[in-house]
Amino acid sequence: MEITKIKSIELASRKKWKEEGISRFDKSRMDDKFYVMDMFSYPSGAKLHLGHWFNFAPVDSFARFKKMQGYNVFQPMGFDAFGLPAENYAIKTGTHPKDSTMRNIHIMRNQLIEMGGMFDWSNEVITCEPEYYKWTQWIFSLLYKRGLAYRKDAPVNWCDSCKTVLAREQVVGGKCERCGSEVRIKKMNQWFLKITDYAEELLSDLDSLDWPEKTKAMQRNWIGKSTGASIIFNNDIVGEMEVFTTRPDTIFGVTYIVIAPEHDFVNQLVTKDHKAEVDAYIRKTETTTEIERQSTTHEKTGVFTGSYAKNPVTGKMIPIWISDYVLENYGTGIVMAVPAHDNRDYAFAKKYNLEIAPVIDGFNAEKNCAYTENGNLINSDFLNGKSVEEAKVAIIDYLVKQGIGYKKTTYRLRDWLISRQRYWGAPIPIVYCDNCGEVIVPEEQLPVLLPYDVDFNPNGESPLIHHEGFLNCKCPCCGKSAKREVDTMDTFMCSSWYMFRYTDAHNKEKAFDSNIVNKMMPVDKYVGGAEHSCMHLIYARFITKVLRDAGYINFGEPFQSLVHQGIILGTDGQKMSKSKGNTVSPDEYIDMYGSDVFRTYLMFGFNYLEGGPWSDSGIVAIKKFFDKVDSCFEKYMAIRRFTNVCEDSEINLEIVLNNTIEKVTTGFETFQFNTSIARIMELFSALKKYLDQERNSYVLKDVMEKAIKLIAPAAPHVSEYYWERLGYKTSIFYEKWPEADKKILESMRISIPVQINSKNIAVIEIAKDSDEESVIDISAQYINAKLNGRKIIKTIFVPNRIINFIVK
RNA sequence: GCAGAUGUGGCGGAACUGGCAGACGCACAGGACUUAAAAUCCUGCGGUUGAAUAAACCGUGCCGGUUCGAUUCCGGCCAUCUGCACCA
Repeated sequence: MEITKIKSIELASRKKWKEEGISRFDKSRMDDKFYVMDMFSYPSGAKLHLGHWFNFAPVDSFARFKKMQGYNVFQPMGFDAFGLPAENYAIKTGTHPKDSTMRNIHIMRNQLIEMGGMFDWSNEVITCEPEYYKWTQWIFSLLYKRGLAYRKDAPVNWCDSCKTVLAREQVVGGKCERCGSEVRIKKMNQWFLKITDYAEELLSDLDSLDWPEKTKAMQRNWIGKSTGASIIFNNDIVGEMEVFTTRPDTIFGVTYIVIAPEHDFVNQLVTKDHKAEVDAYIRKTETTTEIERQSTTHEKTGVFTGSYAKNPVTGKMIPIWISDYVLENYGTGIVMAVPAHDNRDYAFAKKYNLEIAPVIDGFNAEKNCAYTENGNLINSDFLNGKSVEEAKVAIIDYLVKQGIGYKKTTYRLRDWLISRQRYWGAPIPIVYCDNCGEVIVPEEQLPVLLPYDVDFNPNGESPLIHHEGFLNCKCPCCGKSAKREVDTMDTFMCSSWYMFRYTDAHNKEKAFDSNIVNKMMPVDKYVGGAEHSCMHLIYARFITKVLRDAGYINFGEPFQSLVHQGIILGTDGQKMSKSKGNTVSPDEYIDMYGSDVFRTYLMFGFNYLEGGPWSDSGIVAIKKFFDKVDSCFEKYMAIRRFTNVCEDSEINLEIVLNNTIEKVTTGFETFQFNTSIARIMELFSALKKYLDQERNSYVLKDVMEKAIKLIAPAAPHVSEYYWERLGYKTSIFYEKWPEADKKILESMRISIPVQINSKNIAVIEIAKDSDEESVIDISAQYINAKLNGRKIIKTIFVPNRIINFIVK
């Protein structure tokens, strides 16, 4: 087919879909709803890139397949429109983030329509629009009212020369990406969300989800549950020092304590003679980036504070050190060191010549490493002779009785820092009043509008602080002059609840309608990149659980079923990026072949779940395939009369059809699109052969119509065109997806190998589901000739698979 | 360092629950049609030996194991990719 004809068919089909409203979700039919959703895209570039196509096009085919199966499909689309790149682009070019973002969205939306996406645009979500971020702010205030939002000092990456906070991705090798100067850690007062309150549930609910195991494993890892004990050590100056350990059984082997350099206690603990050394160490830690500090190749260093603490069970005074290998935000920021049985502690003790006291049988000083295996306790008073597990129970029991410790679980998961010292984000709806203090903006005053006329060039503070009209406001509580919070929210906040907004995207009264959400959600199929396994997919789960606890929804997981598409790499096997110059533009392929060919190729040429390096070598095959479909169709249309003949040719054609229906269906269900397309190709090869015989049975009519339906999800435009030419008035996507005729499938004959001692000696044709006896009968003639006096000692028969005779 | 994934022809990729490895394609080769080319159609196409459309052997990263039978399960390596980075 000529490209000009393809293009006009595309236009006509899309016009028809628009008129018939095939993408509209029917809210009166919730029983058979199917909510399918892609991770929405960030409009940083003006055009859809190959990754967008690979994500959206096959998923759209999946959605169309579901629609044809009779589901009431809801497939929304939107844009994650706030974020750093638009702001950086603005700083570089002077184009306002809103202007560039809205322009990009406009272009991308048109391209998504040209792709043929069956998206419900009436529920489009754009996160940077006030009608959306009003409710992002509402979510924040909900969290605030439930005690899940709080402020504390937290480190940021700071560039002195640019006078700005840097995102992790803007720090390259400890240097500022923009100016190359040294990045240092600075503490700022910032907003946090208490996701850690939900750590346990976020962990345990993973079991109920139909998600890739690998993703669940990553989340488990990220949440990082560990159980142990909290133990109180005492110091004369600061009093109680609480320590978390997973090995309370080794408490008799604790020979020193290590505290994080940024811990509040440090100042009080450090003695005069050690002050200079400690200060120098803290300063050094400040310039060390988090990445360096947590690297395994980073040498363990530390300094003595001059203070001592009392080991609560031995009563011995042990030195308190500080070291950057202890992190303030994990556990309590204080570690009890057991050098005999922990490798890090051992290395540290060796370096600084600290005492090593073995308490588990098995430690060998000559081996020059810690003993971390199990064993029986020694040198541990009442724990002596117990196993590690027994000792853990006994010591916790003892600590509780003495009031100096308790059983404790900690999580690696940290609270979610949402403050951004940026312009292009949703303002945090908080006001600071001299009278009332920190005040949440009430719902009726939302949204806190993000002003347009702002100088967003970096100058050391959040850009909004220089906008007088924004900064100064009236306190919602007492009405006196007050100042607004000038930080904006992390964009993950916008994307953590958009699946709710989609269901009712233009609701002016509420973020969403609980009645609707409870019926439409959870999302039945969520598709997006695996890179979001931890951040976005945990945040969205967290927000869902909060909404449930607040009574807005009656379920606790937003995405019941999740699929990750693979990544399409550059032809060099590297990740595509502008800097590497290995990007591939989909546009030229669309111009040359049209949307249907390109979509189908994306489904055919790759394993959808794995992706792989880009190659267009197979795209001509799809073009040829569609030409074959077209010639079959035209030949079919030329037939004037149909007959009732049903001979071998017709039976064979029906068998191929039904086999195809079954395979294509399971392929779609499991996102194995490549095999589905392969089977459809086989079907059309069989159709072509049949048509070449100049036969014209009514069987052909049935097969042709079903074949067109089978390619419809992958090639929606052209199938719609054929459907109309077949004389049907309404869209093919209102048609019922073909179902395989079980009787025909059962009547099939299949061939299986006959083996002697697992070696093939013949292939026989049998009826499907033949029993062992009849297969042995058929095989006999081949077997007997090859026995040569040997005896059959065992027969292995697997129905429809194999017959194997073990002979001796 | 830890965790997870992946490894199959020249290439993209198939293979249900342990049952004929290489479906479907690309590329390539030969042939038909053509004055010729393109397009199209037909045939072949993992490797070695072989005149062979005879036959045999080898073959799913490497080494071993379980099994009548292993791409699939188990153990140990190697390589690549991804994620996390001293988690007390």
